[in-house]
Amino acid sequence: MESPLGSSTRRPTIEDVALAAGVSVATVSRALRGLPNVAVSTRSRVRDTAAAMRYRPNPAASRLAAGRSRTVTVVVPTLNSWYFSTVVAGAEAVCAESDYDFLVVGLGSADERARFFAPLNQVEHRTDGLILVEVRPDGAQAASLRSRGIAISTVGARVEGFPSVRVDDVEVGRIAIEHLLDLGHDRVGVIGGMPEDPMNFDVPKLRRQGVLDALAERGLALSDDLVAAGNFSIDGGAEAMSLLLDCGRPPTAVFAFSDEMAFGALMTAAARGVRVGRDISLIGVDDHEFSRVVDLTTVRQRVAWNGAAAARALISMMSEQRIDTFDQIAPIELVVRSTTGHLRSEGTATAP
Amino acid sequence: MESPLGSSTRRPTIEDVALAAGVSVATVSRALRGLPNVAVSTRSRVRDTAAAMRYRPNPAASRLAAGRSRTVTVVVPTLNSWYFSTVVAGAEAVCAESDYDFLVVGLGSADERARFFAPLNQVEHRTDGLILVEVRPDGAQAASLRSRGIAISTVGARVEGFPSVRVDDVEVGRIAIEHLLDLGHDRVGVIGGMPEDPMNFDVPKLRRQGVLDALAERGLALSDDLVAAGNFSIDGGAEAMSLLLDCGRPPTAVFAFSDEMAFGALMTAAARGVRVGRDISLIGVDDHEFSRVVDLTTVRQRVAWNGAAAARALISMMSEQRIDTFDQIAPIELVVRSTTGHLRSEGTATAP
DNA sequence: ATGAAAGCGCTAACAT
DNA sequence: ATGTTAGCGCTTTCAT
Repeated sequence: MESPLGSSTRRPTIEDVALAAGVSVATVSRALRGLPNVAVSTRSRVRDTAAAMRYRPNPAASRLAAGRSRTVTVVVPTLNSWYFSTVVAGAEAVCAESDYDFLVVGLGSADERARFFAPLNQVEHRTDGLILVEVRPDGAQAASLRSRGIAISTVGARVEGFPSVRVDDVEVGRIAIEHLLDLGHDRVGVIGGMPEDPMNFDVPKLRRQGVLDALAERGLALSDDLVAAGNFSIDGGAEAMSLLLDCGRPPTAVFAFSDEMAFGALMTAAARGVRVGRDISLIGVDDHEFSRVVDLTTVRQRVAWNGAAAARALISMMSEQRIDTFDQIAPIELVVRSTTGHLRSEGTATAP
Repeated sequence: MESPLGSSTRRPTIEDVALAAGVSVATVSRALRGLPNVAVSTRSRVRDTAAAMRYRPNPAASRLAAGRSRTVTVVVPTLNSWYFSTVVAGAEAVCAESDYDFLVVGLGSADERARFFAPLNQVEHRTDGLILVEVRPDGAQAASLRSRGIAISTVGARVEGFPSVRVDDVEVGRIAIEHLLDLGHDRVGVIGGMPEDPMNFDVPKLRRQGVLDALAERGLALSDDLVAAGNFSIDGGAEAMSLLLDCGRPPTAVFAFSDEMAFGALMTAAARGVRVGRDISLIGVDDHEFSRVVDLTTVRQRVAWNGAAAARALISMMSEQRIDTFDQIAPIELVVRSTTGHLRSEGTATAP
């Protein structure tokens, strides 16, 4: 019985190795996994014969027997985004280094919340650990995950009872606004998240809080017409910028909650002949790899580093059979480029 | 014996379901997997009890017993790139839809070719199928992979004996150059791959061939000083553009083999006050999500679609126990934006 | 249509 | 330090 996909030459099993090395399967297992209580000579002999036979343990068998999968699963809302794929890249590198298999699950664009999190029900026995990236299971989900003995760490969205790697988003908002205020701007617009957020995403709320705090400290407030939803996408940012420019008294500076939205804002500005950095200032968040291409001022976060940190936290929890619940606050940093500048004249889009 | 990571409430096994439903485990297995020879009434009863008990088959057990893993692995040179993460995103969506687990392996930046492909030796028993994205195993590797009964499909780089999804890269080069020639340019520069390519990447060769063909048809040749290596990175593109602008007679138009390199070229031009679209024309390849932001003319390929197509091909091979070896030639399309324009004056960077 | 039973290839307890 | 052995939870013949 030969599959058309390949030959039938059976791969060696642990028993073949045991036979060839003249020891028991248990000894082979111990020797190969570096467990104690194996004579050095035995260990090297086993290793050599295994290598000679090109033996590889069958992960399915070892997972079944051990009840562990040596697999990490990263769950992201979508892979079609610089932010998420960069987090994934950071996590993948760490997992590969520690010899963990790396599964990725994209939650897609399912409308219903229930369906949204359905994949989380499938993870058991597939994975020892979960990295949730801006994904917030509800209380029942979280409890269920925890009770199943799956280690979890999160990036971005905090989940009660699980460790997280995240930036101080209030501080992000504050830094951005203070930069604009320091340049003399006092009518500051904001391009934020979405009005109704299916994912319970609280980053926008926190950044907005930072905005309000920073403004309040200088006796300023944020009027409603200076806030537009940008949906964390390029197009959303473009539309939001249109709204802001069209309002009664347009802002002289704009803070977009992500670089991608800032890119959209840039497009709108270009289309209208508004010179960003002169007629209007613009600052984003992330330090997207293309921000330097358009010379965008931004609040940098080390996105890949955050993913790596979450993976490291997860792996250390798994290997030490320990639960962490603390937050790692990741570094952020203002990167000033040419899209922000001193307030020049009243109004926008007025040629000097 | 309670793990600190979770409670010990045992999850139901197939035996529990069998007991509860009053049938044998074999029947449960058949019923749940939709196999024939199960009475409709039995099937629904089994399904109901399984659902009520929140039973999920243990994948490790089923993989061990069946010898299949229902897992697809995508292998990419790196995840830190728009192109690769977009291919991955496309493939992931398809695999999730077909209920395949989705492993991703980044080959990292290992110098040695041997180490480069080492992960491919680890895939057996972990995965039923492999999607190789711009990854070319050597002859021995490929043969070994094939002999192990692992289904394979590739994106980009062809591998003899495996089906691929790729664009016609000669045509890509031709389209780009013809566009520039049609605009009146006759000194065309090229920002290409790397001088020494560890990965055996033949995309640059093919695109260059297209360039040569298109030029030859109009009686033109490509002089060496009009070719610079851009390494498929932003920085590489920036440096290459510098080289091109600094050469004796700079080109009036430049074709970058990827949008990312074109972005770097854009940076260099901006830094030197060269107005792209007027003083010099620039065209890239990909239609990167960011290209519309800088209004870059490009030869579009549907990157996510390519990843999805490769995944579909793979899954169909696996489910039908069949080997395909044909190539799917993916669509490409010229997208004209503002970075290319008619030849205006002799020389570059000369204000009108 | 259903059941009994023999593995699948490991790990881990328990012996020695 | 090493061996024996009983599972892990499924799938898959082979009976019935």
